[in-house]
Amino acid sequence: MLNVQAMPTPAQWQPTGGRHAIEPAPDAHYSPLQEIHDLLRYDSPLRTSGETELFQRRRLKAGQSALVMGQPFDGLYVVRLGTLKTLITNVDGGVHVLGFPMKGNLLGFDGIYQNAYMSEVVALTDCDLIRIPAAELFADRISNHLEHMAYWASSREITQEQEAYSLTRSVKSEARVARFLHTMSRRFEAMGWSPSRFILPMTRRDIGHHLSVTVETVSRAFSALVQVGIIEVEFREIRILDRDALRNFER
Amino acid sequence: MLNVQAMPTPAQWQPTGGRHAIEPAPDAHYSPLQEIHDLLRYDSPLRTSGETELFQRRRLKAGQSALVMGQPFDGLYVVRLGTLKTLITNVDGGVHVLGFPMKGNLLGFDGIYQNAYMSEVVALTDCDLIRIPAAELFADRISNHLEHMAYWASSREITQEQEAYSLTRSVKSEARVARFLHTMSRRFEAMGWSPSRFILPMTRRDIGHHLSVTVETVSRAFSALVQVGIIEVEFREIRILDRDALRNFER
DNA sequence: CGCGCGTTTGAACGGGCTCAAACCTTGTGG
DNA sequence: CCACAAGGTTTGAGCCCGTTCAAACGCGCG
Repeated sequence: MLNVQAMPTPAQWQPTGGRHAIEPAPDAHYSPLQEIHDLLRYDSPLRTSGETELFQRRRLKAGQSALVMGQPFDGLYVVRLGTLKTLITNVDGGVHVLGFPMKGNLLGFDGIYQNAYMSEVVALTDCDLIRIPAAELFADRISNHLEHMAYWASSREITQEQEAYSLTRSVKSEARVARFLHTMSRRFEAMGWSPSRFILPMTRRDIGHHLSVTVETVSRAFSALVQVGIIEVEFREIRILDRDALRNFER
Repeated sequence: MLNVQAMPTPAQWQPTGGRHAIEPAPDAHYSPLQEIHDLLRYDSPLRTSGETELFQRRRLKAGQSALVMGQPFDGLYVVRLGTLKTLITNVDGGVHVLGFPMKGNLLGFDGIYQNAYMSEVVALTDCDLIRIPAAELFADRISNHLEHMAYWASSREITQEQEAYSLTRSVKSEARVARFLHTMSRRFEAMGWSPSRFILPMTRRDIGHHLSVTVETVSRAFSALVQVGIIEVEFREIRILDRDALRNFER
């Protein structure tokens, strides 16, 4: 899956949550609710103590589906580790990739309406999810805190999706690819990893389906950005040489 | 605003909520919460009695902004009457129209994250909105019912927005326009109006910004659909002659 | 090893954009 | 009430960018 030749193991500069995910040492006072709170980066204090056993973990291997369209709604999921893709399929078979959820992203909020998930979510790497059960979500037990938090996180996801949407509007395809790379760089940085050197977890085809262009166009855009010296590309591995130039390329 | 020649007034077949909106006679037991419930078509019984005065109405004239990007979050809005457009503006000035909210649609749920609205909403016709104050939304007074309802409606809005998004992916621009018209037809029908004869509240430019094409392309697509006898167009007025053909045109 | 899939690059076509002009509607102010 | 301005709509002509079709190569997996 990785393109490792004579370089240090990627885990040193990018803990992608690939096949060698490390299990954190269980804490004596471990609270799943607290972890959800932290993962979502919810910015209000948490009052309740941990209610273990309510929040199941869910492991996925690369390629497995986390959610299937039409599947009955059974709760929301927070990404703990790994990268996934969210996609919807047209009536005519055309697919569109809505986004690439990573650590801290919320999945499944489109399933509340009609009690069934409306999009498909597939793991790109090995993944680890935490489930927020529907029963807990809408129960008053935790004094609404959980629902508030989920609502807040949903709003964030929508906001970012809308931004990504407007990203599609950019006239030139190279600008879209540049903006996509810049977004990925910022997301990796936000997770504490290197913003200038990372391995894309998704294929060129996925990127194309996300930006509404073909595989070839994505590949050509990468080559063009390499040509002008803004980035270096070696299959899935991206090195950003000039971040400002990358941002300026977006418009 | 309308193109009335020797035909019956459009109000007979399309109460668009234009400049002559009719005020419903106030009921002795009128409940704003009940009306929000009905407008959103929330499918669970309402237990609480009406708490008047909490839900302010908001009138807008055509062209006025309902929400401005960056404006502090002060609650959600339910459309009671009229049509609006939701749009986001790119860094490079390019605009994208996310959708056209009408009766029963929910506005402002992207403002919960960061306590500020992240998109702009502009009235296309005279509009009438009901405000769900932030304080009420997150208070336990109405036993969570309101927050549940808002969450549910948000999920619906997102779902439909995603569908509209994938709509953009359709290869041919004529297919996108055909699908757009079919969607409008269904929405008018859902509101009890004529699905085969209506007046578009938005400009060709707005449609273009929604479908990611230029004004000229929208106009040409309309002409092409007229040419094959699927629709009739007279400026803003649309008559659908062959609905099946319109749907088949989408793919 | 061989197959499938992902990636890259080339060549040619075509659909949507750009630029331009004409016509129509709507709103404003004299 | 009319004239004018501003903006919406339609149609045409030419060009460019992204798609389509094709081929070659590398990698990972069975």
